[in-house]
Amino acid sequence: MRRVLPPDERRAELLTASRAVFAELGYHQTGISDIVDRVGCSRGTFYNYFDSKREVFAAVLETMMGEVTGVIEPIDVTRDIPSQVRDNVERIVRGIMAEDVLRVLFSEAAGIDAEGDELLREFYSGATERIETALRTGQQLGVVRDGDTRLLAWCLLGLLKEPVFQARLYGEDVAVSALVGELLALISSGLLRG
Amino acid sequence: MRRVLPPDERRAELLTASRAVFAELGYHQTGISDIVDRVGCSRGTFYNYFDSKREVFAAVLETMMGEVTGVIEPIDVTRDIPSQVRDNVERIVRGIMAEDVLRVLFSEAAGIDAEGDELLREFYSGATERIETALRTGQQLGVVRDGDTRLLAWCLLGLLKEPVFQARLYGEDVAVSALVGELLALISSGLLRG
Amino acid sequence: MRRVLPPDERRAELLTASRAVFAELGYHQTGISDIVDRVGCSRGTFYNYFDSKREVFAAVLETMMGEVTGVIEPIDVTRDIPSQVRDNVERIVRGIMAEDVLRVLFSEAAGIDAEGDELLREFYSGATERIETALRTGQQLGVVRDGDTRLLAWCLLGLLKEPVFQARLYGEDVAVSALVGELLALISSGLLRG
Amino acid sequence: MRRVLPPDERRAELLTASRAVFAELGYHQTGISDIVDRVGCSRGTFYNYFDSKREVFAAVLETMMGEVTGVIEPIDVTRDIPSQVRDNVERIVRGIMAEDVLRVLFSEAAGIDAEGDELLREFYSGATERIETALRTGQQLGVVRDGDTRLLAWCLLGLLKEPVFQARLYGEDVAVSALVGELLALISSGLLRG
DNA sequence: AATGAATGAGACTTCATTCAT
DNA sequence: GATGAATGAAGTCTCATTCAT
Repeated sequence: MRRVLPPDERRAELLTASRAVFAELGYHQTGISDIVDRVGCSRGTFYNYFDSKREVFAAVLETMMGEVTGVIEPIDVTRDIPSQVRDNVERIVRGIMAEDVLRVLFSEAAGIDAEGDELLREFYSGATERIETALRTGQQLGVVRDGDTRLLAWCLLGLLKEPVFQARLYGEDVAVSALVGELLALISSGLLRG
Repeated sequence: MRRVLPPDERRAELLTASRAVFAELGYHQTGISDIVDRVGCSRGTFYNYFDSKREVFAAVLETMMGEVTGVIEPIDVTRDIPSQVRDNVERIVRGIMAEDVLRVLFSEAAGIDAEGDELLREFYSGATERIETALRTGQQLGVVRDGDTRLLAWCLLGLLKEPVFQARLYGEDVAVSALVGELLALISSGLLRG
Repeated sequence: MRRVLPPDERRAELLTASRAVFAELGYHQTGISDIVDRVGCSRGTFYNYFDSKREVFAAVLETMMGEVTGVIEPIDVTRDIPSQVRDNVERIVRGIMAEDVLRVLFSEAAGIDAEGDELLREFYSGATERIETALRTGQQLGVVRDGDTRLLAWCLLGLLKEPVFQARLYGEDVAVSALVGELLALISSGLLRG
Repeated sequence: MRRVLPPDERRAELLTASRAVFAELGYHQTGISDIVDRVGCSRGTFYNYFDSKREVFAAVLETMMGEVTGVIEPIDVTRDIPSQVRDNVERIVRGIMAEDVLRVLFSEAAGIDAEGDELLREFYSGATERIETALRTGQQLGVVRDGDTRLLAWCLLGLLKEPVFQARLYGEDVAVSALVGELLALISSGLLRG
């Protein structure tokens, strides 16, 4: 009944379970019970490793953040740039589509409470900055047209988030390659003809 | 102490207060108390007009939905199309920026509960269909390039939602005209140069 | 919309409606709304005629009490007594079976509140006394065997109430003549053979 | 302040307290507060053990049902039957008289709500069937006269319930032996003389 | 005499968190 | 380090009753 584990393993176990449960039920519908039941430990144990429900959610997001940004490869200016952009977009889309719990982040992480919003700000600040850096580099290389990089970064974020969000809402899967195609077309030449 | 009002006025009063409170605190942080305290009536009165917290949220969204879509003007093909598109985009952006509670819808309405998600689905189905219709018309007119209208509609939604969401997150205001400019540029010719 | 009635008529109308609704839904499930909706008047009007839900229930019971006891015919000792007993039993059974709201009285009137219990006590005191009087008369006539008339009165009450209660519980109707037969057999010679 | 108990004990404690409170106040007048105050634990603790007020009432009834039916001894046909019947009747009467909360069941359990009525139906179905079985056996042994066993079972139920109910109503105690005497006399030879 | 909007106490219930073991 | 019973604040919602009109 009592299962003693080295702290690191127990923590990892709880983190994994939390990620799965948050992904399945969403933040608000998830109870601590759902997490500890999945792990097979007690409520008390959970609180030995995390201070609160929000904290474990934060921890889940943090581990994810690393995984998502890890798939991005820096552009090598000596090689064909468009194909590298395409590859990056595809990797990112695949990455966030695969990460079910991101959908939760994208759709209901806001408004949990004041500290939760702070967490969210940090998350998005990081993401936005990365995108802005990439955009500025592109502008310097003459690949990206001029414009307010912050607004553009938000727009790009929206392009990536919304399909994920909508797909979750309807419980559908999205054809990644089709989506990547549309995104690239949008980025490269917009929506209008001619 | 007791303030008697015609039902329509009381309902409107409650609706307005609800909208304001939801906008300020978000859905989950809002309690019925916050709403009735603002109106200056009793809990019971609230429940004479709405069956539940979710229902009043739904009602708020419904009134908003009308206001937002109301600003869209149908395109007149005998006149200059790009400028009409620009005007519509600007009106929409202004509309949703002005509507604080939309930020709540955009950021935390998901995951309330099963019926709440159904409500959300209806909301987004409606919006997506409208956009798709517009896109298909544009395609027939030769103004919009080919592509999966559903995916494109989602992308457009994302372009509109994300800046609103981000602005709320940081408690900032966005320069509408700058944003409209970037959006139009994105739509008309993408992000990449040449 | 506004329907002005002489007080007596309005009161009678409310009383009739209350009786019907209590009979259908039971005391606890009945709301003032159910009563006034049936009458087609406002809540306020109801409270012009009755002080409370319990009071209208009391009034309903009172009118009923009269109707039920009214069917009992005094025994005429110069005529055949058993057949008069049979006739009375049959009339009583028919009377209480017909009076749907009696089932409510029999099954859930207790425990409403302190005053409600007082009301119930009065109701049953009256009934018990009537039965005891009849029993004592019977004993003096040598028709009824000796015994504690109070306990016997309760037993008779139980014999009358329980079938009504059970029938309501299962939503069934009872064959009155069969029931009367069994009751008379029980009264006249008990349950055991020989 | 915090009192930790093994679940079985806590549950038993809550059950005992519930039984006492229901017996004292009746179902409708009883609040969860009354129960937990008596136990000296928190509302939350109550809900760790029972899902609802109705459920704890059901649990109380269930434990009681067992106690009451447990006192009945099967008739041994090789021994004197009437005295065994007398003993059983006496044990049953004593059993239900001792069980204060049965008075609540007998007087106000109906009409709580749809599920409550279902519970009641099950309770009475069980009781009625037991009695019917006993009656049929008696008929086969030639001890009980012919008759509709269901109606007779209801009559017997009524004979047992009503004195209990009346005693509660007046806050009186009943002389059990006198009652048993009257019941047996009624059963064996009815109410009428000769 | 009639209306019906307003009231508010109090009911039941949930669940993140604590802490004695 | 682990347990899980206990907590209690906070939430939503009901409905008999009141009273301004």
